Amino acid sequence: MNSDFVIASHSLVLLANLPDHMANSDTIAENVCTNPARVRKVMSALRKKGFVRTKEGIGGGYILNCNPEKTTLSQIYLAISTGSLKPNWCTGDPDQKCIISSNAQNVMDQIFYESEMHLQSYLNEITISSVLERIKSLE
Amino acid sequence: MNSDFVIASHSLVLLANLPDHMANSDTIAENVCTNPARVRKVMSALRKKGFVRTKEGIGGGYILNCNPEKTTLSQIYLAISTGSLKPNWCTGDPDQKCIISSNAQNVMDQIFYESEMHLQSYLNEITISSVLERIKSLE
DNA sequence: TCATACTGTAACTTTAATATATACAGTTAA
DNA sequence: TTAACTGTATATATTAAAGTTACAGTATGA
Repeated sequence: MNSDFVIASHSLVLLANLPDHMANSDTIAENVCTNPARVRKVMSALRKKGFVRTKEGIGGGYILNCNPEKTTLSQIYLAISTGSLKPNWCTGDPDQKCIISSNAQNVMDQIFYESEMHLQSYLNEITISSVLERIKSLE
Repeated sequence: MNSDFVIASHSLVLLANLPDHMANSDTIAENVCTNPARVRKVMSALRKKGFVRTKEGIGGGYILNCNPEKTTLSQIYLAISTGSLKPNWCTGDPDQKCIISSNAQNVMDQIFYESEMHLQSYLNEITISSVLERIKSLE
């Protein structure tokens, strides 16, 4: 699992909670505890999918561009981390005679793909707002 | 996601398919494409959970000790990779005043825990035998 | 219009995770 | 009693992830 997903979720929750729904990469980076360049990279991906819009120049930053009541972690996962469930390491060898060795990775790929679908159906029940509520309820 | 889960699954499928349900770490390592020491480490964990038993000494190796029709990938995941869905990287800072920064990781932990439960309920539908069938159907 | 404060992105460096290699004690069978 | 195994630890190598730096492009406002 890619931690970009965590950064994206955290950042959107943060924006949702701010009165003007806006913050720059320095502010987000401090809240998330990472560096501004990494935040910009993740936010840039979110912008391309329409979750935020950006304002460049002085007084600029990222502005929430989606309804936090309607936006789910599934959508964020899809935008940021599709395919990250599957490990990079591959099992077996496609060139071996043994069909288990040569086909195991293909079947594992299927299984990871289907797992990811199931994961997404769960994440689809969790909205940005509900994450914010959970955070507030921990106080 | 830990690739040990892939190695464990592949190895059990391989054993299930062998006439005597037995193989040593060299044979498994060659089929899986890794080194024998790694295979032994994974198989040792499977042994501790009763999925295989081992025979040391000459002519020894790993012997399947579970019903492949009944053994699911969920059980294997539980034995080998529990907790591996969650990334190691942590968001926010527990010591910050902002409750989003200080609580985000706790909530993400909850979400990853629940995600893992859902993942397991899906993996619980997949048996070692069904993986073997999928592999054979790819020929 | 020029200095300033932003984003976007790429290249480089550092760190951490993952995988491999090696070694050897313990076990069992011939 | 030797040979072929497992179990496990440790060291090494490789790869992925994260952090750092740098700078071009853009908007704002003095």
